[in-house]
Amino acid sequence: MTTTVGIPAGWPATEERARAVQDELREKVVLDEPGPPPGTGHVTGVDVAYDDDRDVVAAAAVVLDAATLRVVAEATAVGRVSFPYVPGLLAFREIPTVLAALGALPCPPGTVVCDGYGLAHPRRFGLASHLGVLTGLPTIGVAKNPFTFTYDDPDTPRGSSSPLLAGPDEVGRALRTRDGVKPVFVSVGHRTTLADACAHTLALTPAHRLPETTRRADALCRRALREATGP
DNA sequence: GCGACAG
DNA sequence: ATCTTGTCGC
Repeated sequence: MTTTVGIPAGWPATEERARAVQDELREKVVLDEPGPPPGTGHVTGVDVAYDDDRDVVAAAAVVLDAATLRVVAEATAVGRVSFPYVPGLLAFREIPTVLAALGALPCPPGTVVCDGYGLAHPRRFGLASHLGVLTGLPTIGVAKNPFTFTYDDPDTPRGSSSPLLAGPDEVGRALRTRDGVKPVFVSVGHRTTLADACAHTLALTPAHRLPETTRRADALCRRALREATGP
């Protein structure tokens, strides 16, 4: 079942307002709380696909059993695009539809894995942090690109990592999930530690560079977009 | 001022 | 994110 959502009342309409919201909500992030142990309970991937021409966005949430990586539940939602893509303001584009998809799940999501950043953000409040504060759930961010941050290439073996740096600050880790393949960029969202975020990411990447959660969610939200949009 | 820039 | 064919490799 796919639920339909509109743009939330009071949703920021300007970049200035959106940045102010981030500065306000940032204080509610909980860092360094030991989250659910990696490899146990539920892990949920969320992702979003767009058709900007038709002003349509589709989100998916896929719940996996953390031990077996089998799909336990899934849900989708479609809506109108709520914000343009602006680096640093991605959350305002993705969150309304993602919240609807999460809300449509028949079971608790456990830790939520986001496609993007958490703490590693110009104002230290990326998508994963934002989603965590709004839902109260433990969240982590796993991104495919280093954004504006710097890092040294991790050693070749899977599991190797190096600091992801914003100047002198470590805001995440560049984590190798497959031998010799470009690393992913992991950062803390809400109610987890960086060590746990990396452990979750490794547990979710037995065969591919990207976590099974985001692979499943990516495939599902694309399908939901097709079905909502047609040919 | 110019370029870079999660998805 | 999205536009897009074939191709190399497990």
